[in-house]
Amino acid sequence: MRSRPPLDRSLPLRERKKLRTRRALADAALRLFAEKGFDGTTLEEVAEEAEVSKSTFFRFFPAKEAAAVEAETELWTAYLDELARRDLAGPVLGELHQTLAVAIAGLDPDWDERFVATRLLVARESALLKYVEHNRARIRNQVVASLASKLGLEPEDLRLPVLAELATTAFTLAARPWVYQDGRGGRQALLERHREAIKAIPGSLELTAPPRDANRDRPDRRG
Amino acid sequence: MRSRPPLDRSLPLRERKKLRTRRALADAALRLFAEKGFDGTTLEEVAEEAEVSKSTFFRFFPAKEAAAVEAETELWTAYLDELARRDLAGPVLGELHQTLAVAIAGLDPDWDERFVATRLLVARESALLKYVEHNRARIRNQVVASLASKLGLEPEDLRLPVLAELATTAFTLAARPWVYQDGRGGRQALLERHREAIKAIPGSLELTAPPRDANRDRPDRRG
DNA sequence: CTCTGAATAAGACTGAGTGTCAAAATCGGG
DNA sequence: CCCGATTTTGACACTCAGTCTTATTCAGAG
Repeated sequence: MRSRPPLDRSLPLRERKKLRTRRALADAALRLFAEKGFDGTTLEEVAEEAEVSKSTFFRFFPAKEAAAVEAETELWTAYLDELARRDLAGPVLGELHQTLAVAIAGLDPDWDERFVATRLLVARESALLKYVEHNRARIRNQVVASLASKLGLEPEDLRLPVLAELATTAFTLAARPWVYQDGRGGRQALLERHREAIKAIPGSLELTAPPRDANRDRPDRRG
Repeated sequence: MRSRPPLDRSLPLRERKKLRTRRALADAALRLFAEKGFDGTTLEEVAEEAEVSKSTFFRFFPAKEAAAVEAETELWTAYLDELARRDLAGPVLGELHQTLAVAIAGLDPDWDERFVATRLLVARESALLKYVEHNRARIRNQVVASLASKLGLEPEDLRLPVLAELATTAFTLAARPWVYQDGRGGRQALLERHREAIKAIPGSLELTAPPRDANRDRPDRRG
């Protein structure tokens, strides 16, 4: 991994210590899971690596999975925070795009690296995938509630979950190739891909299959 | 619950017994989880209710959650099967809609009731929600792969996951109110809601927030 | 009826996650 | 600087999902 950035000096000493422990646990989890696999690593090992006990681990994270996906969690938390403080004007999908872009821009400088490592791990470990999928679903529900309140719409309006879904889906799809290139181009490249993905959405709805038997059974790889 | 439909007479006796055991386990899980909660029920209790052992349970289901969501699984399996055998023509989103509609129409007559019970339980038990969310994600990936092959597109084409996502999201949203009315109107009502949800998608993209300060801080419930 | 291979039961075992309790660190007030 | 209250922590015990190993049962073939 790499050395940690200095902790915010303004925090009381106790809080700083807590943050250090939290980061030590998250780092240890990420590193050990990457080395020996999620199932091949026990919680005791993670705790020992961070020089705390198993019970301390559970005071910081609700589950084994959570420690490995801190970067994910930070992202979506920042997204919700930004959405809460934002005034919406214009097309809602565009606003959600901007909201997420602003949230990303405001993350810690070392977030890129941790996020890439997290996503690479998540792609290999289905237990972690399950966890982040569920987390994303929870975020979407909160986005729907927040939008409904801001726009004065009923929370049952089907358009809201559709938009919330599209916004997170677009980001996730945009992030995938960026991650597999180890975050090449940095955060700017990620934001650019994100923009492209959002732009591609309307065209998706128009995608049309070729007429019946231009190419019968299977188009078989190359058209 | 209710009495089971008769099992297919054509199957060898052994296979029929297996199916009976499977159903007994699924029924027991659904009933016990509804009664005493998912966490409040142990696997031993489920197994005992179905008069088999814990190890037998795991030969039919990969996890505690799986037994309670058989109806979900049947739905999405039928969806994938139908998609595999289908020739696509015209707008892809419409085709996915039709695919799912046909799949639903072909399910067992008792599916409605089991599906409603399953969804009501899933809404209350986050462990089950997690499980079905992950299952839906797996299905979507397979839909993307299937579409890419049928349409002769690269699997990296961003439009495919967007469409797959929209198709399952629309159904899930459509099913929610139907489930909360205990499946009133039967399968036809569900299909009708499904149609409406799909129709609402293009309009979602156009949803626009009112100009900046028509109603400053919060639209506060009613516009 | 017996043989065989598959299905099943029984139960030991691992590790996640929870709860309890006592020791230790931290802090406020004198 | 010290003392008592409060909070944080580690050690430990416990439950239960899920895996594995071994022994038993049973449907079906000869």
